[in-house]
Amino acid sequence: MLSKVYAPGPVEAKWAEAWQKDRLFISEPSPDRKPFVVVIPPPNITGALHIGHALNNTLQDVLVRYARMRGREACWVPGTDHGGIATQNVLEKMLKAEGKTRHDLGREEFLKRTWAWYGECGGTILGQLRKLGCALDLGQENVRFTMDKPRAAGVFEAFRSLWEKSLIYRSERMINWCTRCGTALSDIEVEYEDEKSKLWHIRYPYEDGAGSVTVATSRPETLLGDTAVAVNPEDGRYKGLAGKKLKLPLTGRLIPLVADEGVEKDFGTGAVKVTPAHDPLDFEIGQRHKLEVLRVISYEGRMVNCPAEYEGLSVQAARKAVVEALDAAGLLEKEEHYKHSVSKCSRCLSHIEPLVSEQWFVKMKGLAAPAIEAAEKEKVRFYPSSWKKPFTAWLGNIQDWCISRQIWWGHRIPVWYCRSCSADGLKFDDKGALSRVSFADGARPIVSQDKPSSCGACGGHDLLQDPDVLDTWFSSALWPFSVFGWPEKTKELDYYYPTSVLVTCYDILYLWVARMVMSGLEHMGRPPFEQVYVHGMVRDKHGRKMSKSIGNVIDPLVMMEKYGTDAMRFSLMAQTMGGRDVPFSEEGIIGGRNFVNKLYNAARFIQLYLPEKPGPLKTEPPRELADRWILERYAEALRKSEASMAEYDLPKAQDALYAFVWDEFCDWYLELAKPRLQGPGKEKVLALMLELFSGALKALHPFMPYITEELYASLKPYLERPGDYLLKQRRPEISGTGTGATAEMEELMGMITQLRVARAQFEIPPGKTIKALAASADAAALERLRAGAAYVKLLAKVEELEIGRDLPKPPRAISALSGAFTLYVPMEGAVDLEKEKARLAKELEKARKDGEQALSRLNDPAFTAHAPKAEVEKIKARSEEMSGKISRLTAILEELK
RNA sequence: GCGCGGUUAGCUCAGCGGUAGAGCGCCUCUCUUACACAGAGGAUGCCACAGGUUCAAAUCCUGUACCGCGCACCA
Repeated sequence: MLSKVYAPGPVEAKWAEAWQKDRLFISEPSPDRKPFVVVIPPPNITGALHIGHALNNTLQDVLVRYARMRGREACWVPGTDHGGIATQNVLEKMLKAEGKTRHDLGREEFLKRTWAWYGECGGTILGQLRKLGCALDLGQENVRFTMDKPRAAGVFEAFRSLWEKSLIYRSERMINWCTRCGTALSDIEVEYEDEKSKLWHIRYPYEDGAGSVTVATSRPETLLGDTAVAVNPEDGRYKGLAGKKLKLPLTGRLIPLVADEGVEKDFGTGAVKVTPAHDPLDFEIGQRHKLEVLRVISYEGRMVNCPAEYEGLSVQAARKAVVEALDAAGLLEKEEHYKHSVSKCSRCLSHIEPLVSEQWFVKMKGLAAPAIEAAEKEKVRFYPSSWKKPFTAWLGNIQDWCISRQIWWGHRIPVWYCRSCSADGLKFDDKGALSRVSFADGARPIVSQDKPSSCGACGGHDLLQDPDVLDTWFSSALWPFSVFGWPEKTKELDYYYPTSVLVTCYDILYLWVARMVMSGLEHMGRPPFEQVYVHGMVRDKHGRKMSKSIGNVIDPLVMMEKYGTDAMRFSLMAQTMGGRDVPFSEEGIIGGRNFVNKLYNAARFIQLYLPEKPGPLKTEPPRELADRWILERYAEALRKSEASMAEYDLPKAQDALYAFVWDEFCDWYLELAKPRLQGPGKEKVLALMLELFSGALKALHPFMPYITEELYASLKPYLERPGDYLLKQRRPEISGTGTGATAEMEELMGMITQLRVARAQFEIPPGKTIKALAASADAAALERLRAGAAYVKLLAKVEELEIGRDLPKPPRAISALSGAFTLYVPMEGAVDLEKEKARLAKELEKARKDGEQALSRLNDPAFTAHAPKAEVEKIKARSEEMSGKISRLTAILEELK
């Protein structure tokens, strides 16, 4: 006999290995079958997978397994992402522990280390996906990486093609600079956070001594880089003053007062200091008025190009020093408390400095337009659909994408400069390496993946590659087609593209999904997927983000170890409600574990009765009510489950099967089958039981692959059509609905429940059998009860059930109503009359209330005139039922007096 | 400021026009030969608030409040 409690560990290991060994997850282009294709959102190689990955991949696995079991050529493409800045940060942290920086190693050595890390971490991630049960072909040749050779070829082709269409350009513009990461970022990689600060009002005196203009600022230190003060041209306070010169405090530099419509009259003092090098709005104003762009904050976040006392100070220190100096000079008019949002690096949370810098950009407006159209025309459809609007709105607002990063780990920008042609713009670090590029107007660098042999213009050979790398999302954006070998015209690309559905958390909808849609349309001419399944973020059970500092992080690996993978997957699914965040806790997994154990024990129960000699049991048409009933419930569960899958409502699809297995199959059918398994019809009952249970295992397999495979394998020798691995089988057919067995069975179930309630209330020990009488004036109901009496006897522990039209209430009996029946349970000792009366009175009261309500509705002519006929009939029936109940209860109560 | 979600049992959430549901937790009884990771029974809800539409509203509409999340602004 097997253990009472299921032990997932060894079972999971066994099947994970078997599935991989038998290459169960491979897919090949099969033109005769419709493909179902999913590309994995490639996890960054930054460490172990977290619970969000577990959710994301479980959802995909369910969809992929489900599709496969419905005969689709399902292909789920595995891979990992090099993760640019994120991964470089991990490596730099490791170096820091050794007391080193990446510059100590040098670029080449640093990259070597990072590749080694990829080997290690990539393997760990794949192992975790495998453990999670993912139906991914993890054969070495099949796993893609955003920086492997074929993907690098794709990146180059995308760059080249955009460059040739002039959609990629290099220019000096305002960008977000993370002083900690030491690189430019795109707008979307910046987060905003409210911060309490101050608004300083500072006087800027006129050159001619005629008073001063007061500006309000939250960043006084940037004053050192001011090249103007701006006011609104419509502002009466400054009428006619534009063009006058002001003396910039602390430096004495003369700057103009300009009139610009970008200035709000009503904000602050109506006058704004203009620092074109360090503020996006000021940059625009500067462009309009051809102001000098004076950089006073360096890439390291320190003050430069300013009076000696501030030179080299951090931004924070400079702020303090500037405010103090202004105060001392009597130029500080006032300080106000002020709340404003500051920009932070989404990766390291350091402050972002907006600054002007020369970078590579992709022109986005033209790329976004077709993507917006695709979403609007539902060529790309969102689940839940509420994501469509934010998606198109974001694309509609899109700015050019800064794609160059001043880091080392990533796809090097495939651009080369000729030292003799463009020497002016090239800057070198102290080791002689090209550190910054700034090329003159009209200079055309060479775009090439490998080092070109010579310069096309001058024939020179002294060629240097751009030092920067591409934003990691540049390669991710190509993922749905680069994984199939693009730009090569492979048969995989031809067969699998476009993919079917993309499953992702909403946090990378713009960062990644939008860019994939744009590049799919641009490079392939078609959107990369038909559907986008958007799920939420996994949070703790109170909705808080999981974080190390709160200590509420749930490690999926630990949970899988502790409760089993199926249990974790099940619970994760059960909590995932349409696109919103997923509350999750360890207690939640226990529910899943319990269900896995329930399945295991149901199988154990069936096995108890299986003949010793294995061999298929022949199924036969169902013979009695319970059989017809359970078949109907089974069909209904499968139907519901499939309908929910079609709407991508995975938790509901899972729940329909869960409820069937637990509440119907186990709680009722198995219980009813117990005596039948002792008698002569045993084999036939077993055969049906096996058919339904193995069918339920098939239907549940996408959700909980391990336990279902394990149990199915153990029952296989007894099945008529055993089949292979579950994944290679078809889902069970739906049949046997509409026999009316459900209503008939429910009548009996109701009676059983009534008897159980009576037993519980009058404390009849569960083991003790009772006598019962069931009286009814309804001849058909009596007939039905006679047919089903055995069920009542069995499940309500009734040893003698008397059924008849006019059965008198025995003395010392308790009474109950069930549908058309009045039930009496004779008691051995005295009946607690008060308790009985109270109980019946309560019932009576409820029946009266319901009856009155029904009657008043029926008496309302508006209701009978407007409501659908079926509804009126329903209320009529209820009213009749209640009046019957009332008279029966009244009679019983009368007798008790 | 604009937008999107939410507000239902102690907790986490379903339900989205016809008499309020699940899981977990709680209470009572039971270790009955599948399962105590279980079974049987039970308690618990002005379905945020205010209006409206409708024969009928938790469900549709409008507004309010509160909570969350985006986006924009932020001198």
